[in-house]
Amino acid sequence: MSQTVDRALSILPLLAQGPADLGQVAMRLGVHKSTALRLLRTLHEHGLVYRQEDQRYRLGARLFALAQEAVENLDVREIAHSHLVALNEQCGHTVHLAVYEENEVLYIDKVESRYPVRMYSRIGKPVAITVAAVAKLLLADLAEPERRAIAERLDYPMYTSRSLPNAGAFLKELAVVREQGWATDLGGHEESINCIGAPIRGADGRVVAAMSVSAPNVVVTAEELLTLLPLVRRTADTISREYSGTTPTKKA
Amino acid sequence: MSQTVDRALSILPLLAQGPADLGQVAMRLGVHKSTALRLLRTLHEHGLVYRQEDQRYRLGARLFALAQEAVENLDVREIAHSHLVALNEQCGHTVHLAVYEENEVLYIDKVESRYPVRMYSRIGKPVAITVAAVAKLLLADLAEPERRAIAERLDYPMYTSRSLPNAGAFLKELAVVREQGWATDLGGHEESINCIGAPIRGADGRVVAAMSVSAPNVVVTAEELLTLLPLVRRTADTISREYSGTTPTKKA
DNA sequence: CGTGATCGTTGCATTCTCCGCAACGGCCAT
DNA sequence: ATGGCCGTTGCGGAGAATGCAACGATCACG
Repeated sequence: MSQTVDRALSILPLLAQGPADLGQVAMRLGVHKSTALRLLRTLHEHGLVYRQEDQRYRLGARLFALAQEAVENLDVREIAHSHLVALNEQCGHTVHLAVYEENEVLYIDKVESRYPVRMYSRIGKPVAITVAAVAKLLLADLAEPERRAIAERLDYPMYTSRSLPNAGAFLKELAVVREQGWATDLGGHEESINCIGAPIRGADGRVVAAMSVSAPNVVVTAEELLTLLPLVRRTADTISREYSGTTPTKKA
Repeated sequence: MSQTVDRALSILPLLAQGPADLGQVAMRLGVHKSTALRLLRTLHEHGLVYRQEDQRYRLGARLFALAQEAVENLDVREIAHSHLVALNEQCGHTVHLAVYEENEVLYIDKVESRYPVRMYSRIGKPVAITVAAVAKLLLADLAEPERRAIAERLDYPMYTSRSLPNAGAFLKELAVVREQGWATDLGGHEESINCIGAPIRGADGRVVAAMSVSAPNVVVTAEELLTLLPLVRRTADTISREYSGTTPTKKA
C-alpha cells in the first residue's frame, strides 16, 4: 500500500540471508542506489539494520530486542510458562509452546530437556507445519474452508518416511486430531523423535495455543511417551482455565 | 531521512509494549488515522505486525523469523558454537556468546547449564552493559574516545552492592580488563551469580565477540570458578584462530 | 608512485506518492 | 430504534521521495 515503506521492508528479508552492500541491495530492490541508501539509512536509525566494518549492511540488534519484547508480552506465554516448567520438572523432557499466525506455526516458549540428548529448536523458529504435533492441533481447530485452503497451499516435504505426504493425508490427520483433542508426531519430522501435544483453549473454546512434549527414541520409546498423555492434557487444561479466567486487559 | 518509513518503523517499538488499536497508534504517532491505517497495512503485508481477533495490532511472526535467520547467519556465532558446546560439556555451566553493536551488548548464543539451577537470560536480550563480563570485554576494546563517550552516556543501575556505580569506576575496570585480557563479574548483576569471560579476536586483533561462563554461588564458589579461567581463555583463543583463518566471504 | 575503477555519497529538479480531510458504514451500547 | 465509536475509502493538493549526474574516497593494479 505504501511504496516507500514496502521497499524499505523488502530489504529486511533480503539482509536476513546474509550481509549485502549498497549496490546489491539497490539491484535486488530494482531502485537507484541513492534511493536504497536513504532507505537503509532510515532502517539504520531505527536500529533494524547495522553497518558492519566492511560497510556492508546486515540486520541489527533492535530487531532481536523487538522480537524479544514481543514474545515476552504474549498473554498465553506468560500464563503458560510456569506450568510448562512444572511439567518439565515432572517428566524431564523438552516442552514446547506454539501459536498459529497467518500460515505459520511458531514456538513462543520452550523448556529444555534435562537429558543430555536434546532436540534442536528455537523460540521464534517456524515449525515444520505438516508434521509437528502442535501444528496439527492449531490447524485442526481452524474453520473447515480455511483449513482446507491452507492444507492445499502447503508443501509436504518428506522429512522421514513417516511424514504426511500430501494435503489429503494431512486433512485426514487433522480430522482425527480435532476429534480426539490431542495429537502426536511419531518420527514424522526426525526419525528418532516423538512428540505428544495438547491444545490450549480460550474462553470461547477456540484453540489459542498448543503445547507438546518431545523426546528422542533413545530416551523413551513412543509407547512410554504416550503414558504421559494424561499429564500433558491435564497441564494444557489447567493453562486453558487460567487463560480463560483472566480479564481481557491486564496490566496496561 | 525518509518520513514515511520513519513513521512506519516507529510503530514497531510502540507495539512491542503491547497490542494497540488503530486510534492509539495514530495518536501516539501524531498522524491521521487513515495514515496510520495505511502504514499498518504495509507492515501487515510484510508480516511484521499481526492483527489479532479483537482487531488490535501486535508484532507479527515474521519479526521472529527474521531475528532468527539473522542470528543464525552471524559468522562468529557459527564458528564458535561447537566450541561453546564443548566447553559446556567440560565444565557444565552456562556459556554465553555476545557481541557489541551500537551502544548495546547482546547475547547471540547460549548453552544452558547442566545443573538444575540456571540463570535467566535469552538470546537477543540486551545485556546489563555496566556489569556483565562480556560487556566489559567488548567495551574495553573500543578506541579511548568512544569508550569514554559511551561510559558517560550510560546509566549505572545498582543491581547489587557490587555493581559498578559510575562512569569513573567503569572506565577504571575497563582499563584493567583491557590490560589483563579477561574479565569477571562477581555478583555485580545478581548477588549470587559469578561470571568469567574472555575475548574473541579477529585477524586484526580487534575484539569481535566475547564469551563467558556463568555459575551461581550455590554450585561453585567464585574461587572455584576462577580455576576455569585458563580453559575459558583457551577456548576463546581457539575460536579466535578459527575465525581469523576463515576467508572474508564464505558460502555466499 | 601514479592511475583507473569502483563504490558510497550529495544536491537538485521533477514527478509521483503519500497525507489529511470528510463522508460512509458497520457494530455495540444505551 | 438511535446515537456514538471505530475502521475504512476516495479525492485533491502538497510535500516527499525518486533518479540523475557529479563528486570524492578507497583500493587494486600497472
